[in-house]
Amino acid sequence: MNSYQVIYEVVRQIPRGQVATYGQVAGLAGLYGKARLVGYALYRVVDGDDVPWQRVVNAKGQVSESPFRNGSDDLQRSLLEAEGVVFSANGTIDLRRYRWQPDPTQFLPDIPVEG
DNA sequence: CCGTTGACGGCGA
DNA sequence: ATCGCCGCCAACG
Repeated sequence: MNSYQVIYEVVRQIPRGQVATYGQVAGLAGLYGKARLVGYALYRVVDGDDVPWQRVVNAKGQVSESPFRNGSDDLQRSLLEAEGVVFSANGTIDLRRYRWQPDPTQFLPDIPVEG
């Protein structure tokens, strides 16, 4: 079980019409502070994979734009709007309203063991 | 093997 | 508030 698999498992839990941030997913996957790894994992998702990658946005509540995405950033916004997620005029999602709040009994924190 | 590269995030100026 | 810097680490040449 590599890191990507764990990341994909978490993303699969995000319900339709809700979003999570990269940092949030990292934390839930036991990868606190490694938000960038989540971005890289989602970059490698190809269509056909059963991963709702569009439901992950950055900490500002915006779709992360990049020329390397080759248009998938625009697609991401469209998919979210189709799920009922509303963007403000400046392209921001109100995280207070749409952020996913996972069942705490399903995501118990990893307790580091003293070496 | 090793340097570079990002779908990130937090902090300081 | 906004911008830049830097730590993060797997993938790629």
